[in-house]
Amino acid sequence: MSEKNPAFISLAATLKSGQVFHWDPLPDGSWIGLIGDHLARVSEINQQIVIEQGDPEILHRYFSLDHPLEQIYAAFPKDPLSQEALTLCHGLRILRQPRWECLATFITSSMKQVAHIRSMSVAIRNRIGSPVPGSPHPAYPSFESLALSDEKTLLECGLGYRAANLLKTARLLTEGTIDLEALQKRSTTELRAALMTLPGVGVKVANCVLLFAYERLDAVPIDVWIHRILIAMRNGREGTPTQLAKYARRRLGPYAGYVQQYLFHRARTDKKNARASVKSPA
DNA sequence: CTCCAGGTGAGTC
DNA sequence: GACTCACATGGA
Repeated sequence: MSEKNPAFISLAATLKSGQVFHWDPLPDGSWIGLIGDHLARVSEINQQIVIEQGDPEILHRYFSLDHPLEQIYAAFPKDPLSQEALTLCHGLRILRQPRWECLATFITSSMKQVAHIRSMSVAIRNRIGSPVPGSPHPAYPSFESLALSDEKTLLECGLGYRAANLLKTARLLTEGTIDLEALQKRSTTELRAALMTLPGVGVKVANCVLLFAYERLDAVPIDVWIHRILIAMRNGREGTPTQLAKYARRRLGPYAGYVQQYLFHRARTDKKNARASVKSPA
């Protein structure tokens, strides 16, 4: 269906799949957002991206138009659930996000719904971000400027107990304890371990950052949704975190992170997450 | 009102 | 390593 269009993409699936929280849909169907402080507006025709505003090179890289989706799809597991996710999320691409922004937003993600993560992020940007002409919201603050903020401000952005972690991490990065850019050269195992030394970064958040900001397409974040899906794939057989991580790597294949994202998006959107209550109706 | 959300970290075995 | 708990907030 896309032999002549290897760079096909679904902007909606890509931007609403819970990997990024910084894009706004416009009435004309296009999307406006920031990559760092670079303003961009994109739309889609025949599964092809149309750049209305922004640097083509930056956007090409950000939207990972070079990812071999056909090859990735060929490596998808053949079970009905994975194949259904593939059909429903066709064209979803894993982005190459700016490191700090990705790390920061996922530090705030713990025990929060996607909509909440977005509102916290928007609050932070409105409160201490740098305005960008033409952008609906200011750019996400750098770790240097966030480090100059305080816990009270972040609490007012709705972060709750996550405020202290985000602030501490921003200050550690400002002190140069960890260089997010230099880490790109390290192995996935070393990179994950380095990220996990930061406050608020456990194995799940680390895997999100590996997948969404470091091009580690085999990294599999296991949250409550993916956990449930993995258990279902094992026919209800529970397992320890280590066992499930190992199972996911083996079962989901070389592009396990991609498969994971399709399964996640499908689970959250398909059937509108029909929460079939066992209790009697009201 | 109750339940749940893209978890983490500390304590304990 | 695995298990248990507390941790803030807001939408359904």
